[in-house]
Amino acid sequence: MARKIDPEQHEGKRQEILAAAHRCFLRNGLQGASISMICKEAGMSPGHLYHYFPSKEAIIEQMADDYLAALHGHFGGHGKETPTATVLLSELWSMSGWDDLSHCRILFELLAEAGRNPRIHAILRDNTDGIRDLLTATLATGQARGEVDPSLDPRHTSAVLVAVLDAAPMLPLMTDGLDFEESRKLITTMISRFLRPQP
Amino acid sequence: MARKIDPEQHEGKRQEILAAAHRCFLRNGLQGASISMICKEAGMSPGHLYHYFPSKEAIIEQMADDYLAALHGHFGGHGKETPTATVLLSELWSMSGWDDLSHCRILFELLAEAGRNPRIHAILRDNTDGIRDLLTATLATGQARGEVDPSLDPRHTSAVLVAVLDAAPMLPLMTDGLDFEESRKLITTMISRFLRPQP
Amino acid sequence: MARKIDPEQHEGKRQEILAAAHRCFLRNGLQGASISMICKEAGMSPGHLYHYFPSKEAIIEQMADDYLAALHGHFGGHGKETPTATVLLSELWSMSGWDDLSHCRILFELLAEAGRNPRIHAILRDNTDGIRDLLTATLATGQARGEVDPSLDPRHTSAVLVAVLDAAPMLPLMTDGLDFEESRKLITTMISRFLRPQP
Amino acid sequence: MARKIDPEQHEGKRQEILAAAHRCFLRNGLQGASISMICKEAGMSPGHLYHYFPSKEAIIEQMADDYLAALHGHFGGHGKETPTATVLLSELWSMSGWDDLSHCRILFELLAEAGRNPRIHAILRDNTDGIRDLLTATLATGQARGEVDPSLDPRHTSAVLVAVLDAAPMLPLMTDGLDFEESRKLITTMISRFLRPQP
DNA sequence: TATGAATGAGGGTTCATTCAT
DNA sequence: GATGAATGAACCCTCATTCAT
Repeated sequence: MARKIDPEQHEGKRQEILAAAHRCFLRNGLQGASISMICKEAGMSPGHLYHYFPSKEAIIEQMADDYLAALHGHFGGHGKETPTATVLLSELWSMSGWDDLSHCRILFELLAEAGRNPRIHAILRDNTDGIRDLLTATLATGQARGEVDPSLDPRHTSAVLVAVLDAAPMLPLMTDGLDFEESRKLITTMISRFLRPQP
Repeated sequence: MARKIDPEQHEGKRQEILAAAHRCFLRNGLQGASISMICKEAGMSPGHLYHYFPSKEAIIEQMADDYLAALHGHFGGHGKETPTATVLLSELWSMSGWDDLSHCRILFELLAEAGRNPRIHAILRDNTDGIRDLLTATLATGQARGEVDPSLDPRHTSAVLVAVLDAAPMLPLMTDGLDFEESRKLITTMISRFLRPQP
Repeated sequence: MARKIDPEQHEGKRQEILAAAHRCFLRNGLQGASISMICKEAGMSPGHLYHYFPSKEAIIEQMADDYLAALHGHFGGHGKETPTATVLLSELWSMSGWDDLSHCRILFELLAEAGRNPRIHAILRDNTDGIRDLLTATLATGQARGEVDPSLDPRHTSAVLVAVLDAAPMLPLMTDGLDFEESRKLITTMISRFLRPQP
Repeated sequence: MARKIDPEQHEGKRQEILAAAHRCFLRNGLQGASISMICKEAGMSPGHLYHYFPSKEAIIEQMADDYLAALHGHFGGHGKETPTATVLLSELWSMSGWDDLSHCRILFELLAEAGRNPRIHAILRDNTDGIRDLLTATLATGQARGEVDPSLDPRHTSAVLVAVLDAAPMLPLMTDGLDFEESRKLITTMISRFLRPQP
């Protein structure tokens, strides 16, 4: 009897390729990273790589999807009781991964690509929608509890909050010798003052 | 008999090339836009283009410099008396160019590139420094006038403000059917609440 | 316990592969059809396919042999008494398969390949020899009966007849909106006038 | 002042490439001949070749067009007075190029390709139409002069004649040690008996 | 028997760049 | 100043084939 495909092993290889691709994209950009580069990084021949992904585009899209899901996925684990917005936001900054911002540069690759590639645009939008839904609900709850300014539209506000959040990786790129911890506090302060009920 | 080169005409050609390159970069990305593409867009042969720029890299760098200078240059025209921070910020949003955000996508190309290209990184940093100096001074003046929260460190705060400003073009990419005018108001509100003296 | 290979089943698989290959070659040409394509068409893995054929070349050669044998094999079933040449020829056109000429395009693949591949050349020649032998004998019989022009050399004439026969599939490729039935009649007329005793 | 493109030199290079491609196609087939092979044959780098042709497909199509025009083009030079059909046909066989049939194998490549590539199909059809028009007119004239069987439909007959003509290169491929001169005479006899008025 | 993993050379094509004119 | 000829490495991807299971 012939061996059927082992889905676990297959998926494992896919993940290896995606991880290798992620590293290459980080080093050289989405277009600058070549398939042969990714193959070398993954210890794999080009022919074999195409056994797991039909095209470079597919690798980019899967990587984008996974990356954005991971980036925004830290919010999902807070359990049943939704925290107030301010608490939630303050927790954002403590999430793992933000400590090493370098890997966040891929976000800019994706933003750039999204402007001209409809599929990447859709992936970005869909992944953003997920976290916006959560933020919108959290803001509404906060408003009901009197912890968030009720005059702010939750839906619109959620978009601004995500943008501000994702803008943080800009800071080390734009400024030299940045004290990121200090900037983190400032952004937290800004959001806190933004959201809280006005006198 | 031989004509000396006319510096003005020479500079004019350079500008034409840079404008053509900008359009190509916008359409295809920094790496996706090819020299021959730029040549076609500029109505010029490759040999001739290399008369004005020594390499594609040089075109990208010059374009980056010009673009960032223009993007952040709107603040320079306010004359002698520095406006208060809040007024300044509110004016940011009325600056020409923000109406059509599409051209801002190049910013993300540059942010992505800056992460792996030290020369682009330097150009980005230097151009950001200029506006940060201005913002820092404005914030300090605002604090002296009692219009800005004196507990905010002007230098750090300027970095956050620039990041928030540059994050705005993310919004249309991340969200579908965005009401950008509404978002603009929200960001203005956020900054205003952030900066104003706390009770 | 181990099953011995079943020669019948083995041959059955080979036929399946050859049929799948034939369809692929028809769609994409001998070189344009890939092994993986043939595998998909045959519902088989590449490793398994190589269990039945040692190489793609072997598949092509076997397919060529089978195809030519089938193409020219319609003449074999006429029993003991050889028909006169004219009758034989008129029957050629009623043979099954000529109604759908599309599958005959493979003949041109083989002719093209035969020009540079000695093995295909040999297969083509050998298969043609078979039908030429039959035609030669038929022509000689016809001459003996006074139904065929005795001045025609039977051996040379048989080659021309086969060529004319195999040229028929060119017609739909070369002319638009061809009335193939009409052309069939014309060719029959041509051969009939060619062969019959001259006054 | 810059040198404008020299159309003659440009066309000359194109012809060189086409000639090199023709030789490669003859040796290895349309799909078997690679661009790098053609480049080597033409003494040219791949980048440069693509300066003259946008794709391999374009090379094939141009080659096909030129080849078929040359193959069928020998009929054009007969001047004003159309010869009778029999004379015309007899002249076909004396045309230069038929002596070396090897280059005619490309015809089979084109026939095979025409079956699955609509553009090659169109090129083949269009080129065949040209010679069919001439043959049709010649046949009609021959009928008016009483030299051609008036019961033959000139249009349909022209198609059959072209097919028979183009089938000639099959003979050396199909038969071993062929006396091509003898076959030529046989085909001429066949056509002559086919066309002449019946008693 | 039968599978899919695995290879690496080669496919067509584009690239940034240089050079003679 | 300005052109288009010319390069050859590298691009993404597919190929026929082998091998462990």
